[in-house]
Amino acid sequence: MAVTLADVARAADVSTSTVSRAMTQPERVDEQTRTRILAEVRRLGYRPNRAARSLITGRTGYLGVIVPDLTNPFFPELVAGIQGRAHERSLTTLLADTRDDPDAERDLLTTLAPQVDGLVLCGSRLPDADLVAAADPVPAADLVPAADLVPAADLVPAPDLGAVAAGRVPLVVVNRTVPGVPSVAVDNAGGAARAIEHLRSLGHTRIAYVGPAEGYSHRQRLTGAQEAAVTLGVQLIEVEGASSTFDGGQRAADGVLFGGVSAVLAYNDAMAIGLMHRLHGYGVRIPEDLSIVGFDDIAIAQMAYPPLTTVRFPRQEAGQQAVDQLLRNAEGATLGTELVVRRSTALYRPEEGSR
Amino acid sequence: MAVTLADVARAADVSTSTVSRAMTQPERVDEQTRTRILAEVRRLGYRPNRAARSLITGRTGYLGVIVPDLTNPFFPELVAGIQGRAHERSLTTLLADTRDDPDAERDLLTTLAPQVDGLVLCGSRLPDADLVAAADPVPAADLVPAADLVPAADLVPAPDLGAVAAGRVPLVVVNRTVPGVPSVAVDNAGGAARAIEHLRSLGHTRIAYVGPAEGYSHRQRLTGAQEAAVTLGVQLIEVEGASSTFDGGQRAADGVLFGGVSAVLAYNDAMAIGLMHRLHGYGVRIPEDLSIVGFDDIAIAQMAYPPLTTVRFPRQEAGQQAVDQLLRNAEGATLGTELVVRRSTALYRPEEGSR
DNA sequence: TTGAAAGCGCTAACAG
DNA sequence: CTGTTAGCGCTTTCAA
Repeated sequence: MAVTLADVARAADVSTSTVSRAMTQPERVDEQTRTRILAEVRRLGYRPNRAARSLITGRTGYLGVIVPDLTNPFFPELVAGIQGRAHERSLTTLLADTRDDPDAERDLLTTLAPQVDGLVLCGSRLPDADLVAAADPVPAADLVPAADLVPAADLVPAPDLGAVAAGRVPLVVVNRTVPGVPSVAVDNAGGAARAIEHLRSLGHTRIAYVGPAEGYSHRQRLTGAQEAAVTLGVQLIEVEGASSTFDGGQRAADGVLFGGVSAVLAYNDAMAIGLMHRLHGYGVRIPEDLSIVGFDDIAIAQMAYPPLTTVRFPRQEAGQQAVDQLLRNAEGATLGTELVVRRSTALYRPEEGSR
Repeated sequence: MAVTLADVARAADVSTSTVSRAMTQPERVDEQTRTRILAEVRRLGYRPNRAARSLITGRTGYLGVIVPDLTNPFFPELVAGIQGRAHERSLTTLLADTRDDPDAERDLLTTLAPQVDGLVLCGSRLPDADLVAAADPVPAADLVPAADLVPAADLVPAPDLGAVAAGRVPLVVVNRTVPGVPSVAVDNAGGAARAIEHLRSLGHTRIAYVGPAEGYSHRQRLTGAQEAAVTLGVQLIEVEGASSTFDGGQRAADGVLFGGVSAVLAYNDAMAIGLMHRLHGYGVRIPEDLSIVGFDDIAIAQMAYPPLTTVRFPRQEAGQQAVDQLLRNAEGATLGTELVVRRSTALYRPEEGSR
């Protein structure tokens, strides 16, 4: 069997309570005693039993993360940000994938909630009401300071993410706003606006926005693009591509050509690349004949041919923010986006107007 | 507080043991009693407390998964396979990312081991000895049958993955062979051989293999390519690209051109695409001037321009196999690979020999 | 500053 | 088939 508190207590010739205190509240134990205990802990290779600890503290040390589809390259980087920060805070991440199924998401939400101290929801497909119902409305509590005295992460108790009402859990949603639920917001509208401005600067005055039929960030990006278009005197043509994927982008190609535009802003990089792909097949040269801008800056963007100009979505930072918010370490500021110019947009062409 | 076993027992007017049995060993409870109990379970929304259950059974219901880098598109699909199967088996997956750091991997191995019932190691960077030391050498136990009687996954206890000696855990490694440790093998050599055969069929007789400096599957793929080359009378030129990434592939471009070959087999798709990218820049036309074959068939392969011919690595299946093996549901067969022909290889050209 | 005792929620003998 | 009893390993009063 594994080494238990009792084993350490026996070896250090103290009671189990003292060992327990030495681990979790070092300042409440005489320094000499503590040193002796920690020496034994190390010698015996003692690791606290999480289950036993949870049973009594009510905390698990786990942070749940729910994503719609891990194979969508947008999410792994977000997860990396979450995982990194969680690890720093002695939390172990529990990752679940809903396969884009809202029912599965609802299921996971209720399954995971009791097993974790906090939950990060990425790209949730659930209606606001479900999220509000799941979120703990009474978050509180301080962050437990990183205990430098004890080496292994597991020896440190997990930070207190707040009291949890039955079936509810501290929750944070990423890239979405739900009244009453903490969230990490990202400036989608601003990013889209900057993309339109960029295209306008290059001389484009008739631009297509290729997006999916619906979706939270789609609406934000579209709105941002529309407002910029109005301000700059650009004609914005909406083209719908069914799904926000490579495939969806491919299917939008005909609509784009029909629209008679000289440039395109796509809802995301996947659509942009699908579009480029199909247009290649049509003999359209990019960026000579048509400029394309994507959104997100997933890894593929720079590997595309030609490399894709895009708006960087700060995924890693968003993940970190999410954890910080759960730990009440950060206010819910809006993260900025940034235009990354690559070769999929043409050089400056003086007012040629629409074609 | 949450609903406990005692609450259900009180409501159904039975003892807690009976409720416990109704959940975990339905056949040992009178059908009427059981029905009544399950009705109360549902009515009250009872969910077993995992920590309490773990404490006594010694099982956690968690399956650990360790990957080197989740942002590498190779892994998410593998994880999806694992997660899917694990979920079917009432196991919750605990995913950890080592960031390609062997020390972090060793750390995670020891941190995770006591919290999980089994561990899947993907693309491990650790020496055999570490893996053997961590693996439980005395695996056993039957699979708990999927209990159809109880709806929610969490109500079913996790399957027994075998007795665990101190600090050891049932372990399976994916795409690697370690003596004494269960593993999921994939036919890397065969895939590489088939790629060479394909290129030979198209008329290529001088072919480059572009790989990283080292690595388990690299060696297997290289060996497979070499053997096929000898058999078919093909000259195989090895070109080293430093790392097995897009970048590594780019850096190998000069070497490939210098080698005077008419075709290339890359260690993986990322390198293949990096190589294509750089060659595009050099004005080399693909596949007219040079045919390229990748390996793995990550999603980007078909989005590349031109779409990349590649060898499909059955990631999803490998993930499922891994879980099946942990559950002693499957023998360690070798999974096959498969050539996927796309436009990055040229049409048949009669023996033009090397250039 | 330390120890004794209680108990978190559950399962597993063991009787009945 | 069901209830009683004990205790998993830990933290936390409460006293000393």
